[in-house]
Amino acid sequence: MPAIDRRLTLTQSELPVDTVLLARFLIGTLLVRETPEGALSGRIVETEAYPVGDAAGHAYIGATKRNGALFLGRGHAYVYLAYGVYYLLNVSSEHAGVGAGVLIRALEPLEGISAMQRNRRLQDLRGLTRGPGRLTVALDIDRRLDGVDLCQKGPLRLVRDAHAAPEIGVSQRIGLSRETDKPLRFYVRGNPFVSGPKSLNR
DNA sequence: AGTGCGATTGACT
DNA sequence: GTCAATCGCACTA
Repeated sequence: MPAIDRRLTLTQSELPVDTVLLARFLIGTLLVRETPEGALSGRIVETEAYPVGDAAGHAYIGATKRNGALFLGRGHAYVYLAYGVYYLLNVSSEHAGVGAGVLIRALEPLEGISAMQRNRRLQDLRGLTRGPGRLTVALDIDRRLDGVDLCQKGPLRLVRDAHAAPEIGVSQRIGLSRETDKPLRFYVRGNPFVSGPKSLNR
């Protein structure tokens, strides 16, 4: 492993404990998926917070078989199957024993783009990782990665990267049937890889 | 053991 | 714009 990777991988202590702060913090950081064929990576450009006490959050009902990774303490992957079709990736937040997390909704592809194009069976760069179900296909993320520590060397990790502070937009979250009006979605204004309707991306 | 339901997407009218 | 696909899981009993 190159030493540079160890240096850049975010440590748990660098992550904000608070779910909403973490959702903002993750905008602009890199998500790196290590595969036998090489690294697939992208910059996080859209997130949603599912804080403690949020009735729309999967942890709201308490720890279960499915959502246990949300209770591992900040910086772990929580991966679940949505609609029986797509895997969605969350970064757990708060302290161990407290259930909450941040949904990763979109990436700007950086490394391994040709592999992502194969995984998605799609050439169009803009469509590769624009959306929470799409990015997991592009990066080959599924339930095998549930519970992985994103702050350690491994198959999936968070990496700090120097980046100009982007202008961050805030909106309600997408696709919910409850708690629909809370301003808990964060995105890079004007970034073409952000998902969602235009009305929420101003 | 049976039931109902999604933190989505792509295909189609 | 509408809508089906598809299945693990939580819940009821």
